[in-house]
Amino acid sequence: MVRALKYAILGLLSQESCSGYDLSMALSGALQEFWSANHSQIYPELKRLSEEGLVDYQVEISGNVLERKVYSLTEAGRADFLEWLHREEDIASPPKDVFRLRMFFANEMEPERRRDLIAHELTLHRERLARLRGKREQFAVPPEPSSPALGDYMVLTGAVRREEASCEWLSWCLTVLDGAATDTEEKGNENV
Amino acid sequence: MVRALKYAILGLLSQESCSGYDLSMALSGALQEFWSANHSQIYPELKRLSEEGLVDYQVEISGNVLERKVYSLTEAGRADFLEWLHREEDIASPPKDVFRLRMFFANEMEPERRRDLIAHELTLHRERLARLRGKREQFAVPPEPSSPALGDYMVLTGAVRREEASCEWLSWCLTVLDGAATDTEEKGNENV
DNA sequence: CGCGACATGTAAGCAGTTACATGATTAT
DNA sequence: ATAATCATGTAACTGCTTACATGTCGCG
Repeated sequence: MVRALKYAILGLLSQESCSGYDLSMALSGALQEFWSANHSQIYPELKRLSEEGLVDYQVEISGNVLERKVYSLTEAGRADFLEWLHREEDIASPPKDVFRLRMFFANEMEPERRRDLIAHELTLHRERLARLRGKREQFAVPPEPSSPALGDYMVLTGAVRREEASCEWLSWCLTVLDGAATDTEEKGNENV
Repeated sequence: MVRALKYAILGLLSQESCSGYDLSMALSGALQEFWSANHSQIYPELKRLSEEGLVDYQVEISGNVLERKVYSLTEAGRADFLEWLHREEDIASPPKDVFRLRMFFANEMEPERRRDLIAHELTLHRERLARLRGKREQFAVPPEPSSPALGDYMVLTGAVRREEASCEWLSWCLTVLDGAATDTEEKGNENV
């Protein structure tokens, strides 16, 4: 994956200097819709980036003794990030998806169980979609193309679209399996 | 990922006994839209499955000396596969996506370059979509829910939906960045 | 005083990619 | 002949997850 985490970290630091803990929160919070990482991956990566001279840090004390390393981009780090950001990369291979792998073998499932599994998956994706739509509604108006909120807004919209597509597909699966084989080009949006 | 490759292999073998090479072709061919694996991962996994008693094989000779190990499911293998197939699993975390990670930092890109990168990505996804639609059109009519073609048809439809959503999102990104901030609930399907 | 959030790290192991390594068969 | 495809394996490395390990701070 050619060190994607490295650039996720550099990118976040380019917006604001922060600690490993803060990065960990970001990568299991807002960004989590398209990139995630645990602290056990972040701390070693920060150490490495520091050794590579792409970031540096100063130790702050919260309270009396609790140490907090606040990382910031070096010039080299910012240059490296911007080079990556503007690079043209090949299209990624389609994402792996265990649920779809199982659906590939759908004909070997017991019909009732199959229906339940799909219905359950649909419920979970609808919940995720509702949560994403809620977050998206917090943007009253699209941000300026130069504002840091732009990326947030764009990827959030992408995540909503992705979940809509999942929900549509799962709804369609249910109708196909009910024998009511409907036109595949149906609108289907009432299911979302 | 709790040994997804194991079940991909068991599932394929439940449809038809075949060699590691055949599995390798399947996992870099038809199934590739939602699961993939290289031969360097498949051969060791087959060895392990054999040791676990979930598959067995017989050596066939193609031509004069070329050996070909044809694997088939054992009873234990079939039972293990069916148990997995009917298991209710948690929803997967959202798939990682490097392009979207980059778009999260879109405000730091040079506007023209940004436009080019998105337009290029859109072209690639449109190509993938066209290829998937072509494959899907080979199904004149939806397969019977008990036929082995069912899974194929279902996941192919899901892949089409996924790519449509990607194309719609990328088109939308272009219009947003052009300053012509349009309603986010627009149909947008003329872009796909 | 206890709980949840803040804060930082390491270790073991699994999954997956790229590269190394070899050789036979078939079609042009 | 030679290139593409068939066929099977191993080694080294990267990325990621789960678990181990420790301790502070602020609030109720």
